[in-house]
Amino acid sequence: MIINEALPDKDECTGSLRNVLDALSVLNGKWKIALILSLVQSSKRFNEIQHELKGISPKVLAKELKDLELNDFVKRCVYPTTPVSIIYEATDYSRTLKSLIGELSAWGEQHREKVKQSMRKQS
Amino acid sequence: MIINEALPDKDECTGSLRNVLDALSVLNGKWKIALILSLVQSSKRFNEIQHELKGISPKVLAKELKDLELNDFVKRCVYPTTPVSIIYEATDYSRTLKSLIGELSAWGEQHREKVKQSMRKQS
DNA sequence: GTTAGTACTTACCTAAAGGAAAGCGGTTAC
DNA sequence: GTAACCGCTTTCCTTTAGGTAAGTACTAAC
Repeated sequence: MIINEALPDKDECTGSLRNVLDALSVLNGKWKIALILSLVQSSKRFNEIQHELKGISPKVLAKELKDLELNDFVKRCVYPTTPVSIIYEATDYSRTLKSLIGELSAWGEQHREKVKQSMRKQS
Repeated sequence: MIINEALPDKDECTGSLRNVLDALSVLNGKWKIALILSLVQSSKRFNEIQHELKGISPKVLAKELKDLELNDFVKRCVYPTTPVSIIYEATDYSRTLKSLIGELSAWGEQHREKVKQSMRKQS
């Protein structure tokens, strides 16, 4: 009983591995999380995003937005002004990532600290 | 005050983005998490890992193991038997990923459920 | 009519990840 | 000696992500 407290068993792991890989494949890439964070803060137009995420090309931005739209993280809203305004909005579903992104950030921060420590020791 | 409850502010996000990207870069790749999960369950030799992770080539396995060793997730232990036994072990540090992997797994699972649901609606 | 802005698309290129197959240096069994 | 096993390394190849630059279709202002 106590043995399994720290170590999940094999089936649990292989099942969980699939889930983890699914999650990572959705968040993968250089821009996805930056895009989600940007749109969660405020809805934006194509050019505004391009301006905020310095370095992203229109081709890549268009692809990432389509991808995020397919996964229901982002909604593409067309407003019938003249000319039409196209506004990208984060969905409520994208906010389900909140605790996951929180964990990633916390772990990433402590890991960088740890790397810094071991650099110091080596020098 | 209440406004910031759901939405982190901009600086918080750009700072956190770096952490998230750091964490993801460490976990990235087709095999890293599978490898960590495998070694957390039990220490193994090169050939045993190759057998368990069906499809991984020796070249990629060697590279991933070196990578994980550098990041202190895995320890390469050489036992002076004849011939020497080389055993790869998960470190305690690799267990700090536990809650992160748990979150990734939970989110990935519910996401796949959600995708299944929307497939049903479309058909 | 030309210029500028918006929201893209297209074509081309590069770098990195990863797969396939073979080889290599050592040991051990026959 | 030769065959097999272990722990890799090397070479070559394909796929994919992403960058650059240019172009397109529409609108609107001057």
